[in-house]
Amino acid sequence: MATDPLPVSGDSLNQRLAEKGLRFTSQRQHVYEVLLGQRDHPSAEEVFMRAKQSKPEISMATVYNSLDALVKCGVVRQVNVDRGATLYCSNMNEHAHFCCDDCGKVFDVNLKNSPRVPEVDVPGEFEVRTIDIALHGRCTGTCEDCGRREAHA
Amino acid sequence: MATDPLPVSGDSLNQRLAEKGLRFTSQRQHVYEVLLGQRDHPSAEEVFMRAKQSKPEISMATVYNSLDALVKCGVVRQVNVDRGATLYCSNMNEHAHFCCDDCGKVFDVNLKNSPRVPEVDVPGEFEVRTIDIALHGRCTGTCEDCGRREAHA
DNA sequence: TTTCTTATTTAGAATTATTCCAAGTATTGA
DNA sequence: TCAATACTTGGAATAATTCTAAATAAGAAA
Repeated sequence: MATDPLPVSGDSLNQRLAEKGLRFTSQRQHVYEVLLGQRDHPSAEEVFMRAKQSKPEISMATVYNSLDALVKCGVVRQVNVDRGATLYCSNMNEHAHFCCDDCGKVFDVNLKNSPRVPEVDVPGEFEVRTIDIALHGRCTGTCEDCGRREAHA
Repeated sequence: MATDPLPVSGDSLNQRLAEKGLRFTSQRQHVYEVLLGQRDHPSAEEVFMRAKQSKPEISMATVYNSLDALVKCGVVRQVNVDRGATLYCSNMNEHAHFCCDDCGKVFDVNLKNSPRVPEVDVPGEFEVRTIDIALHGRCTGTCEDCGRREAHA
């Protein structure tokens, strides 16, 4: 089940996409590079802005489409922590997300021991493919942004 | 950390709200009763429609406000599984959510053994308050809706 | 109980997030 | 190289959520 935790690129991305019947395009590659270039948790809007810097003609619809394709072929994860925009994460190592309810920032946190994933009592008719673990609380201390709710990082 | 898993009502809800400096109102009580009345995973829109049946004058803004208040005082959980609307869950027992990527339905699933919550390696500066576990996959078999993406249940 | 303060409610406008669309373009397989 | 079709674009459309200002109601204090 565990997929290659290392960032995939070039031919490899091509293969990943092909496996899912998706095509390799310069836009998808670019969006993926943008995500790898700054490994935080940007929203689609944020990805769009970053992507435009070096590829000004890219459109929002393509960013959404590319993100969907990257998620489908398993090189990017979708992160839904609150009512706001969905965020995207290019860290495919097994990890959880900590979301500060105060400043809204999202951080990757590691799962401790094996079994690293929680054991769940899933009725037979469910076929589990991925598990998302989101922690909520406050990032006291280090964070100087706490108090406002905006920046997603 | 574990709060009373039993549904809270009347005076008890009043207390819960008061503890957080929130007021008890007939609207909040009503929204809570709507959630308890059908223990699935409705969106705010869905809650609004159900709430209007017996309280036609309630407004959408109030539904959002009430849901926020109920979440804040810990009698309802917010469920963010995908890019769609946020869902609400009145089951406060420790459990995870299974979301079918095919039909979009959400089901409660129980965590197996103790420690029921996954152990995470959280840096000192984080103060964890809640943990959300979402499983994704397919609800093969029983579900006759699979194939379309809409109904949240 | 009456009054005061302030949170809450309301309807609707505004904003944000995401999807849809139709026409042109690029990719893949034959 | 060609055909078939997936993908990209910009913009419009829709969905989800938040904001606003005025009226109301809850809780505290007198």
